[in-house]
Amino acid sequence: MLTERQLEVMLSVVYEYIRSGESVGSRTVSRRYLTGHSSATIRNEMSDLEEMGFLKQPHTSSGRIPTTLGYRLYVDSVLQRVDSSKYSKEWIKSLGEHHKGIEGALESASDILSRVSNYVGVAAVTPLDKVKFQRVDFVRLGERNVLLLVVLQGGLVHQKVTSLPWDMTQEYLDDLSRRINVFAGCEWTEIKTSLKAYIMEELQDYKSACAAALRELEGIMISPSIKAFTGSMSHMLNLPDFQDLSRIQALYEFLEQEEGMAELVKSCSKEGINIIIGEENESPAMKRSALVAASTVCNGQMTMIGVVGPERMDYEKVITTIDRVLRTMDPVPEEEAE
Amino acid sequence: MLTERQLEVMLSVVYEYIRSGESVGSRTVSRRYLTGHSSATIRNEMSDLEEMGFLKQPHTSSGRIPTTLGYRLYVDSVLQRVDSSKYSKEWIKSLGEHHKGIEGALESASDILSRVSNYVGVAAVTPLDKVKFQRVDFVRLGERNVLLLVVLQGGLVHQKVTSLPWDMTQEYLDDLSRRINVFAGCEWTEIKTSLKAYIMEELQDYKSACAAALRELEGIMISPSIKAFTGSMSHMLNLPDFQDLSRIQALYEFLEQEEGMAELVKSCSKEGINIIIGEENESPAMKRSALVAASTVCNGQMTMIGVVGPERMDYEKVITTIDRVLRTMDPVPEEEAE
DNA sequence: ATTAGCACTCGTGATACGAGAGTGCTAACA
DNA sequence: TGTTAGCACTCTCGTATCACGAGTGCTAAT
Repeated sequence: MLTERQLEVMLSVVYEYIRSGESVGSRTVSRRYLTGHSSATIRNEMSDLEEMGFLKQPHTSSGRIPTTLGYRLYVDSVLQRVDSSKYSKEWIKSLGEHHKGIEGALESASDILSRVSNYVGVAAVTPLDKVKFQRVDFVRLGERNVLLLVVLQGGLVHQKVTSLPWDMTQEYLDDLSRRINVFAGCEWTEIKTSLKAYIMEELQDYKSACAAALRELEGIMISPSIKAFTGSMSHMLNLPDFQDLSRIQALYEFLEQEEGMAELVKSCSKEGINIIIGEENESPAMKRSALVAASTVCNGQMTMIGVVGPERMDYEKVITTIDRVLRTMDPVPEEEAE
Repeated sequence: MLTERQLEVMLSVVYEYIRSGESVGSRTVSRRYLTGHSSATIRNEMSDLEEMGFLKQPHTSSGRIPTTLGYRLYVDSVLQRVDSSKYSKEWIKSLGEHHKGIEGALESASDILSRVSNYVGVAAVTPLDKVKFQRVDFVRLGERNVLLLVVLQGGLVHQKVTSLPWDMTQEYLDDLSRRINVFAGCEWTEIKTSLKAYIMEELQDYKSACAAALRELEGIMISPSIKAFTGSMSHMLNLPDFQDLSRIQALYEFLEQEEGMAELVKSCSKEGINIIIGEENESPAMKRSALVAASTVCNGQMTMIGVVGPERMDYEKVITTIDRVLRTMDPVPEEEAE
């Protein structure tokens, strides 16, 4: 569909535009990239590429900039060169063993990615359908108030405070959690009914209180919410791409709410490196931005680490950065010498 | 020091500037606020007030705007009218009983404050010197990896993953935590040595593993870190005060890092409503912004909920908003009907 | 098929200019 | 002595104008 030379022109334009941030003209391309051809030749090619939808002009008689389709072409060619999906998969799994726990790991990953990329680092973990629970703990906070701690398989911690119909002692709560923890590692849906029956039979004293506690537990197990982390966003204010405030505002608003992050996670359809550019995004707020993210499924949870930036992002650098961050995330530290 | 009329002029100028966002001239004041006096009179007063440091001119022959000192005057007069510190104190204490736990409560508080004030809602809790622990739980995640859950008094949960020198079974870990939890409600420093001796004596089997676990626990108890929450920041991009990007960028950067939030908490020196304006702030990033925050000490922890915005903030509205948010934070929900 | 040449377009930055808002000062006034 | 009217002066802001430069599209020559 595209001639060899057209492809060369395309890649040159995208590369140069990412580098400089200014629309690139035929003369620039002919001088710096395809030195064997005159600017007029390039001009003709660019005109064709525009008609095909790979390039566009901000205004008549200015250079060309890539369309989403143009970026896609470029990104695919970069991905072919530096396919790091296999590494990413390995390393993202080790997040669960990070010394700050999976949440701490994701938080610091998003933070680091923000810092070194100068875009916005993001990270999230979201349980899939069949999540298994690892442990439950009830902590009596005060009269009838109980803190419910649930550890999902993989180390993700959920917490909730609830009020029970009776004031139960900590000893009794311990007894209750011990009985539930016998089923550690099971899917909730599998053990739900038998667990209920078992608990109800054994602990008749506080039947309704136990029932309430189980209801709360079920609430967490059935729809455990996404945990999302966003790194520093302030760096992006420097970028020339976001000179006009309304654009960056829409993007910020999107990233600041949980639904936005959930959508980003959802858009990572395959394991390894995912790249979603501009118009390819569903949400209007992302239509002029791009996401580069590594994702994997592990322990019944989908984990994602990535970067959100302008369409005109330094994709190559971001991809290698993500890979490097994943590699250098400290797993759990070995026992230090005393 | 200030005559009655000078005070009236001051309050009028600040009020009008907060309302309109534009520097206010003598004519405006004489027409809308001190109708009994001509603009020339006001002009003279304003000139004096400028000399005294309450007002300044952005440029010659433009209206006046308040200095930090001027805002201080205004804010103190507002605080005198609507002193809500007593309510705030009551209500901030009930945060611990919020159905999402104290962390969830703070997060949603900062979120709501952002939304209704259109500035940036902030919230944080930081343990003071003598924090007491409520409960400890060790969860075996995998071979030698253990998730350490610590609940501080008041319901604040800290978590950490660590690797122990031996692979201990969950039963053994349960035994260990049970022995520690006997001391629930005590200050760490008080029980530290006796606890160590007691554990070491009782559990000789895995001495060094237990010692490692206790070390980790100590790490959390001795310097438990601040937990800070920042609401949506995107609204502020609309404000005319932040048209120039570098200013808002510095502010964002400040709020995005934990040290920044820690400094805000530290600057809340008294219980109830604290207001720190512009130059009164220590950090350069806040020199042209202001903080309005309600804070209280409870359970050996300092809790703060507030709003960060431009110096030209609608202080009156923000104060009442914070008060209202604190009142309407749902405490733990009562048992619902089955 | 490629390239040189040329007329045309459009954004950008500099400059100028007038309108408007506000001040400071002086002189008149109660 | 405190207050007010009047007036000249200052500074910002928006608009219009103009020249420049970069880039395109088209045509004709190679």
